[in-house]
Amino acid sequence: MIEPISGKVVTVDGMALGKDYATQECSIASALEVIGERWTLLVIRDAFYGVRRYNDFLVHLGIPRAVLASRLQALTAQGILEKRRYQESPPRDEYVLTDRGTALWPTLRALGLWGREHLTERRLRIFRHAACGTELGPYGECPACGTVVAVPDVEVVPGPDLSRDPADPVSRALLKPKRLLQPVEVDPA
Amino acid sequence: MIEPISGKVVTVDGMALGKDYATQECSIASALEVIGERWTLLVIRDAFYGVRRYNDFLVHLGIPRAVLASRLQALTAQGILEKRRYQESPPRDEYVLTDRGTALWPTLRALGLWGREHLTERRLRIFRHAACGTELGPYGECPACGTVVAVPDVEVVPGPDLSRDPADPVSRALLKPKRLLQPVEVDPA
DNA sequence: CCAGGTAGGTTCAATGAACGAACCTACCCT
DNA sequence: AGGGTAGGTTCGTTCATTGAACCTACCTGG
Repeated sequence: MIEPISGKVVTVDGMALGKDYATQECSIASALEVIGERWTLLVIRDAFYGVRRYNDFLVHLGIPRAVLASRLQALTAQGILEKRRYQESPPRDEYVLTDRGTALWPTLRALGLWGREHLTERRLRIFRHAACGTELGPYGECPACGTVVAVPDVEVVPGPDLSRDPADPVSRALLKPKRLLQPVEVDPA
Repeated sequence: MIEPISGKVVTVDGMALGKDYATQECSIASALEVIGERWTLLVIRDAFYGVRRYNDFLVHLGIPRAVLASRLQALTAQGILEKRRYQESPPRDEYVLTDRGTALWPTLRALGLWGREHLTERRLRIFRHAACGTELGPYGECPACGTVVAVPDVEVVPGPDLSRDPADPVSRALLKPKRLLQPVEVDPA
């Protein structure tokens, strides 16, 4: 076995991550080292949908607490999420996508489209150009305007096959049409 | 907890897979249940690059044999790869992408582009429109022809930052420019 | 005919990651 | 004083991954 490049990622507390795709000279492998772990892409997807708080990720994903903490820390260390204090006393942080994280939108979009067309066949969420209301094309472009729509200008509305009364409050809050990245408002019911 | 669809995948020997993203009503989660496991997307990437044989995947990826066997079986069961007998006596099979698998190209392309622009900064492989030689744009379109290029018409050539004398014979064979999906020719050196 | 090699696996013990439950710490409200 | 909440950490159990060894046809050279 050859140790080719220093592809190891060192987190804050010195623990080495890196999933041993290091022998691959390939940007896909590099990407998967960073976002390829279990749960990671779902955390990022939720961040696009406006989820920002530890607890909201927790109830919406059904992820074990320890795993969530680990993923949030890793994504923050990678510069994909940013941890930002939104209140002192008690100290509370929220996690928001950085530019690097936001740049993952085409990937998520492509993945979701593949899943819809080849797996579920159901229309769960619809993405539209907020300016004109037109549904986006396969590459995130607006067929009416002819341009690729920037992430903050994408509006998400529930599709016809999405359940109307989900169990958890975060899913319920996500039923309201809103733009990507815009914080979700979870009522503490 | 709601059990939405029969999202469980049953393999040949009856073992239940499915990664428990089942609570998510989301096509991204569905997609990740199928291609989100460790190694899976790299196997698919190699299939796009023309790798077809068990042994070639093995040496190129450095993946444990048991894991490779498991992934190939799962991908075949999902209809993403197709197992095809290419010689009797001794019986030998090759694994090729189905239409469903080929449809993953935009996802892989987006992921690789993100990795290159936000992680490695190196140009390892370049994708061109075989008909006119123009390098593809971010969505796999040909800037010269103005159309999205079909997968079999994409030519892969090594970029300036790709190592010229890799250790394993499969990587060496992949140095030769060729189209996506076209079988790689590994010399048995 | 026999020895060695090859492709494509399976089996097994050891390790590492994920899971779920319980616990902890500030702080707030009444 | 008591209860609730957000955001964690700790811990024992279970599950997946790893690497090495082994197995089975079949083929080839001497």
